[in-house]
Amino acid sequence: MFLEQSGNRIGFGEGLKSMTINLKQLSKLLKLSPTTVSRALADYPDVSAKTRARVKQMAIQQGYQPNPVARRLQKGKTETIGIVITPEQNYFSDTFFIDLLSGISNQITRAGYELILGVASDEEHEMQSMRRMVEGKRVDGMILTLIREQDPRVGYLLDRDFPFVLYGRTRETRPYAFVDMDGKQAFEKACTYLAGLGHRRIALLNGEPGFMFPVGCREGYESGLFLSGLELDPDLIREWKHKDPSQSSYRWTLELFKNENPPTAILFQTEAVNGIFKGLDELDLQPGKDVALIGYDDLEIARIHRPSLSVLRPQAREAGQRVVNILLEVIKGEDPGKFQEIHQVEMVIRESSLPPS
Amino acid sequence: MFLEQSGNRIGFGEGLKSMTINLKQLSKLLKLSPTTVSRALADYPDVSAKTRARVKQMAIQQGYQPNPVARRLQKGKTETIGIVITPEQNYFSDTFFIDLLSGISNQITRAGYELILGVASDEEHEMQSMRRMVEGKRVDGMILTLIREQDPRVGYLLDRDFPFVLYGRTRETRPYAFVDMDGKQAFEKACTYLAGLGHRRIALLNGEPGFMFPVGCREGYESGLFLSGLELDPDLIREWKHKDPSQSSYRWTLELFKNENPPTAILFQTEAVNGIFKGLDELDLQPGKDVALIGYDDLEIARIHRPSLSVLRPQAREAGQRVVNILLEVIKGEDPGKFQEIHQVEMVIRESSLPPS
DNA sequence: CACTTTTCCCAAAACGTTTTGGAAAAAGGA
DNA sequence: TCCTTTTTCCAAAACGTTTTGGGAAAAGTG
Repeated sequence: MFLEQSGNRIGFGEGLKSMTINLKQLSKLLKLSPTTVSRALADYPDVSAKTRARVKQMAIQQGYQPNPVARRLQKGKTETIGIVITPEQNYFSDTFFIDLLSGISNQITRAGYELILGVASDEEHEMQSMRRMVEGKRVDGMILTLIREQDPRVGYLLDRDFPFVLYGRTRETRPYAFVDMDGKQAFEKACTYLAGLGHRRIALLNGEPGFMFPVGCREGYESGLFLSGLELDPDLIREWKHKDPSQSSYRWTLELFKNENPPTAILFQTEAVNGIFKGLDELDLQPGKDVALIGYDDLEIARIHRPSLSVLRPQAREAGQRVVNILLEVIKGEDPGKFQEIHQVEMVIRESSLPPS
Repeated sequence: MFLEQSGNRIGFGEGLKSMTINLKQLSKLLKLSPTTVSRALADYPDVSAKTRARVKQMAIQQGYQPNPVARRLQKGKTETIGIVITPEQNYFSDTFFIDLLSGISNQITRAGYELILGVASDEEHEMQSMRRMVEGKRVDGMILTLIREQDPRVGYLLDRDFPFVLYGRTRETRPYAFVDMDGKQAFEKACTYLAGLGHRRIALLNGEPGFMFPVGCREGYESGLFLSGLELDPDLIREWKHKDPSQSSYRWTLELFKNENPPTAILFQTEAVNGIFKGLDELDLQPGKDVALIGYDDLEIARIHRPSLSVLRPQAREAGQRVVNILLEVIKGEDPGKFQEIHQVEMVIRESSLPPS
């Protein structure tokens, strides 16, 4: 009884490990051709309702799942999207980023795609990691974050007509797809709000120059001042550095209040809040009491601090989902120029934005 | 002159987009068989040194890169490793995790593999995301983090003999591969250090119960007390929650000092530091001055705070690299039980660990 | 020179899908 | 009944690699 079964034994003493049945085996079980089974599962109209049902049932019963690698080869698509992050720019201290990533991941999974992650230590490795994905045919599209004003990644991808979507914007004249937060409008709103409360000296602690996001923040800040009939004082503006947000913002806070006419309110990105708190503490100023504060991003610290922090709250999860949906369209061949979204940012007033005392 | 070129035109008006030459085209250019070209590139000994050189040169010149999808199909490997993270447990506030990820990513890239990322909102989706990777044949192996004492993921993977490595440990009798930090030894070291300075009342603010890591921390703490001849006082031990590390640790800090015999030192995971600071501040106690502090994990806040925080510093990057190297061995078929590593944790004494006043 | 060994190369198969281009059977129309 | 149309299925090709199993030419050996 030692008959050759020609590799077709199914569920025979192979334990859970080989739940892995393939199309040919499944079709043999059904006494159908692989073609028909494949088409039945894909809901093609040229297979009868009866067989389709029979096929689907058997597929479920046998736990059949098409081998994604084989499908990708045949379809000429990797069904994969790439993203590269750079920890040095301590992006991750920010829960907003994990929210963004969460939105991205969910939507990608829903589409049956995969998200592959690169972690690069600096700008050079960032580019290298992306090139590996793109030129190595490892992804169908790229998602870019933490965009710089002049961003070589964008030119690179545009040059070779490779699908991508930015979370953010850059200075580039050719059309490309992006989802961005309306930092300008957000900071304008916050600024006019503070001015409306009576603040006349409003400071801006902005993100690192070279990146695109702070540009909008500053525009909004300036526009907010203008709309409120306030003068722009360059002494009230400074940037913190990605390398040490806390340290740089701490130093600046101290400087700021050496000013003979110090501010009564500060706008900033919440990432830099620790440095500001530390500085104010040293100056014996109560954050949110003696100095009004509005931060961009709703981190945990903003909620738990007493007084709690008023914030500008971007909807990172939703943005992540949009980024993916757009990227999938672009991969399908849609014109990237059609997809340029600027999302509104909500302002959450808590306790740290009182009128000046 | 409208000759059919049967799809073999190379570098003809296709722009940068189709730098994508494949093996057949390359072999035609070289007037060799695909077999030989493939073997030349893979350094097989049965191709002469001369042709090997010729092939390699042409491959570089033409920018040839083997299509990974085709290779994966043929080799029966996905060359891919999966990891699932759960943002709810605000793992990401911790730079240690991005260090771990960085080590993982680098080593994976070096091996020519890919890292695919799942983001799950809770325990159920975490399992679901992993099952999709495993049963959908999307990965060759899994990396698990944030391990629970009873972790269903481990049983699942062991049951189907699927390669995986834990960053951490769990309660499971069957052998499995892991890389863990010696939390026990670390907390023991910190505890005896503080006792050596003269502290008699040392508190422990530990991580959330149910997870494995706090178990070791507590063991180390108790052992440290014992070695120093100190009594264990259950009132000095409490856990914070992943959902709101700051809030829960804040409350506990306040409670702690209602004690008629309050502690002079606190051991904790640095993630919970904001809550402790806030509590101490409210009690008019200077953190690191009136109460000695040693945290586990060297976050930015630990370095910039004044007084700066003494910490236990795990080498997350190195651990990440080890995890990957081990996983690759397990995938090759090595016995997972052979790979059980416990890494030492360094103690960095800064300003926050003075003798009691 | 005749035989064996080594060197170098290649045709064909295989990996597991999906798509292409029919073909047989059933149904409809005159 | 005979022809046409529709329904339902399938064999073969294709995706781009690597591996298998030789085979021809060159080099060594007596």
